[in-house]
Amino acid sequence: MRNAAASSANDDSIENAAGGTSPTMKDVAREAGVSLGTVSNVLNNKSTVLSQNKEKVLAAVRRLNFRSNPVARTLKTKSSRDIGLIIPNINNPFYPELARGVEDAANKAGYTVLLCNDDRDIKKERTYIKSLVAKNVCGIILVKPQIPLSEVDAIAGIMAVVLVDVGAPLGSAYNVVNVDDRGGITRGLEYLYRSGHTRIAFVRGLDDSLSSQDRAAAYFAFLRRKKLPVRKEYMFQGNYSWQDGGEAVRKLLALTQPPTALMAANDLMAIGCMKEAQKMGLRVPGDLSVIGYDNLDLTNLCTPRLTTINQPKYEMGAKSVEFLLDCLKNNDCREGRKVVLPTDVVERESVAPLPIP
Amino acid sequence: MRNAAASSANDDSIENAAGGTSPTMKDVAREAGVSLGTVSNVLNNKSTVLSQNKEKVLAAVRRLNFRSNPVARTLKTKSSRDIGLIIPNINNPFYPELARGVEDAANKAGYTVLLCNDDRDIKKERTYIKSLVAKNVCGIILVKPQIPLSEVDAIAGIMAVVLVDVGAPLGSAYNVVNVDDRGGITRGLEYLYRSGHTRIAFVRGLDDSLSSQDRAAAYFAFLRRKKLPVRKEYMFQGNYSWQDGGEAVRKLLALTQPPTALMAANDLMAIGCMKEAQKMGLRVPGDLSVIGYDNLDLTNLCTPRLTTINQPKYEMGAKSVEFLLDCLKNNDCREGRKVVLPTDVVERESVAPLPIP
DNA sequence: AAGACACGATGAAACGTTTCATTTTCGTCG
DNA sequence: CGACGAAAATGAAACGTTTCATCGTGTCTT
Repeated sequence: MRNAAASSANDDSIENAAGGTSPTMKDVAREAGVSLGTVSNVLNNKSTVLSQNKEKVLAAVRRLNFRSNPVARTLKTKSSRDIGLIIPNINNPFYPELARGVEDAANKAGYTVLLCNDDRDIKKERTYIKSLVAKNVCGIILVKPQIPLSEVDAIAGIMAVVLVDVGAPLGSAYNVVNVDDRGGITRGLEYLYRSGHTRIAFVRGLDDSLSSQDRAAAYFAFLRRKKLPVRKEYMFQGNYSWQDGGEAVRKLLALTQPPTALMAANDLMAIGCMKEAQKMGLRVPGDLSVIGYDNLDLTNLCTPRLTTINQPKYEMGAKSVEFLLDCLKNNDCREGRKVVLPTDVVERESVAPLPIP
Repeated sequence: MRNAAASSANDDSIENAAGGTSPTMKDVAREAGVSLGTVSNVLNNKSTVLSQNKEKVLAAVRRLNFRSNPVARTLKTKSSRDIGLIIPNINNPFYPELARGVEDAANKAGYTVLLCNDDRDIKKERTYIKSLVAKNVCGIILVKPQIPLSEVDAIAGIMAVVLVDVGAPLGSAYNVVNVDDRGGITRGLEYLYRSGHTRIAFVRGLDDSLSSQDRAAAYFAFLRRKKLPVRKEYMFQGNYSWQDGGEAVRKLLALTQPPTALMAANDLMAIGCMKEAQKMGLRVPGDLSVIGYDNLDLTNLCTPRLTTINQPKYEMGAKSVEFLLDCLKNNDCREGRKVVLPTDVVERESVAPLPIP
């Protein structure tokens, strides 16, 4: 049988199992021979407490193995140490790494992450937000938000909000973590161009977000800059699935003047393109160069390994938490922290120089 | 400008933005002209309240747009509507789908998920558990637990716990969701055998979990059953990464009698095997058949598409929540709910019949 | 008609913190 | 030596629920 002394000596084990109820600050106060308020002051590092009393309290805390009750603190202060993370879908291979960035940063600072998948459904998003607000989370990280800015304003009025991966630059009052999307697309196209390609197709994504439109715009801007002909048949719209990549390639290769290279708006479609081209008997990159976007882990696993544009997914998550905690510390959630994280080409095996004809 | 009526009529928008403080049950009681206790009874569906009063309360709730404060309820009842999910790493492509299964089931029942990655680090796991207990979560789903059963017992003494993907069958007091690992390995090997292969290698994982040992045991049992020679050089141990799959193939193909087929303990290593074999000039599956384990999404994206053993990842998550909520409803967390979910072969393109020599 | 009884409503107490208006203590100065 | 003020400690109130012992009302019995 474990006695109290042995039990309280082991700092690691899970205490107060069956039966025993946890000690409260009141117990600590009695044990230390001071008042409740003093215990609170010690635990929250208020300077107004005599070092001799501080010792007594800390000793009592250790002796009783006291752990402060976060629920009670939240009820009183109206702010928990939880962070709400709303993402489209953890099952989309883009998001686990971002989520991990959030988790690591949050955990290091003593915060916990509430995970919410909204499936890009505005109704689901609203429901989650209301629930998070009711739970008194200390802030919300909203990735690819669906709700209008007016509603973001409403939330920002009562708690810290960080927007992540919103397409457009936003007004100065919002905290936002963005990625240099336009630059990423441009660098990818430049990379193909430098390899000698001029007939470059672009497999864009759905028209459902500003960043998608931005990527398409970057493609046209690139063509104009290079004085390349704009052929609308070189632009294909897919739904971000690898199946749609396959369809794109079927259409593109049926043209009388098919492209010699293509860029896709995400890795999944790029891989679909490669697989379909290979199925049609073409060599990648020999007959068709392909460049993706996102730099998912699986780009190392397809054949050939996919050259792609890296998005700093982990850093996006970590930076969001940094902004959030900064809001809380300085108590100004409207200062409008902003960052645009860089993107860059990851050279692998799916792009080859255009052979001189 | 929005007036109060319009505002409270819109059930969807995010209310009580800046300034305004949320109404409490006391406000509802006053508005409805009943006592606080009656409001509580109505909100919790206690039968002892007159339907006429119930109406009055519900009307007041609507009028004030009252939302109950979960933090206060948790403080009083010592049980939140949050579920702690502890997994090794959301970045491992196995877990997002499981996590999604948890989230969907939890969300449907009105619960929220706290996401914790323990990196299979027992210290991190303990810290998370203590934090979740302190937060008064209503239960913990522990995937691939590192802590010993004695500690699981300690937690189970104070709250609902469901263990997921523990290798061995456990005593009757634990709630556990398992997968038919042994059967999956066996079915995969049988599949290769039926295709004519007898020289079958097995790329196992680390010795760090019971399920890993179980998979290796299933391989040997299979050989014995088929009266195939047991060659220890046909068993390679990797760390679940695709790089280790590559190394396995290099070793295996250097043997004087190389295998004609291999099974890997996860998809990542299987794909590494395929890629390395291809790099060495072999055709997959023509010269080497490969079968994986897990059925990750990316098995559709490699070339050839990987034949593999499906694990019902989403269902594992969903089932865990089902068990957890059942524990809460019946208030018996020690009844020992158990399930072993089925595994099955997913035929794709990486296995070919052995040509008659 | 009076007592017993069932059914609902009531509101104070409790959950474990933080906060803040008071009180106590103690050193300093006139 | 007494008074003053700063520093520190105190403990009641509050946060928003749930719970439960108590009370009021109306019905039924005899």
